[in-house]
Amino acid sequence: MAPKNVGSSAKKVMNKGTWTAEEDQKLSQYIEIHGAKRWEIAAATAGLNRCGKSCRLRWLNYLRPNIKRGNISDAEEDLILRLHKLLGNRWSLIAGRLPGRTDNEIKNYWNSHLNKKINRAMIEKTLEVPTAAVLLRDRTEITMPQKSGASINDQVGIEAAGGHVKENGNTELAANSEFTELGSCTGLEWANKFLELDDDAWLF
DNA sequence: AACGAAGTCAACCGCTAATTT
DNA sequence: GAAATTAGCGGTTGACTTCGT
Repeated sequence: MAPKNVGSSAKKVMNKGTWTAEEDQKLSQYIEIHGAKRWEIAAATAGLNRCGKSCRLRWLNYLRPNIKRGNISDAEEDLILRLHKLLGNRWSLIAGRLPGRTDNEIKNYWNSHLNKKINRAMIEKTLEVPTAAVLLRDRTEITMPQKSGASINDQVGIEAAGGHVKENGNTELAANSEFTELGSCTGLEWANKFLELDDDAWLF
């Protein structure tokens, strides 16, 4: 679908909506040369009639290298469930532990797949049917939504679990706990260690 | 085949945090 | 230190697709 133009005649009209292949190419070429920064300037210089925010999102979610799309594996799903239990709706932190996955994708996956799964499990529990779904519920209790951007609050849940937020946005599980060594791990390596600890640690 | 409902997901919006001037 | 700018985050929207009748 071609992007639609919006805005008043007095202001510069920006494209909105789905990106075209041509726009993708322009943005990719610009970033290849200048790097992924100064998005407003990038949008203007690359000849994109888009706002900087839109360019940033497009790059992060679709154009940057090593993006995985679709087919979230069982292991990844399990990890998302566990991380969500730990972190709540901290999609970027959760995504940081799933190589190639974006916060937007995980958020969408949660809202469309996992939320439903959990709700079903909750309903089954109220009917007192002891099934695997109930076990799933037990491992993925609903957490309170959290407001974005509150740096102090952001850290509370993590620090309560013995960790702190790193500069790069990843959650490092900290010293004085079983999680010390996990902070330096990435992706499935981290996940595997996390899952090993999970069963007999503090998540239940 | 036609239609509406439900599901999916890309993209936008509003906000705060971080950085720069 | 204050103001302006930029980056990043999570919630929400809306277009499109799939499913059920």
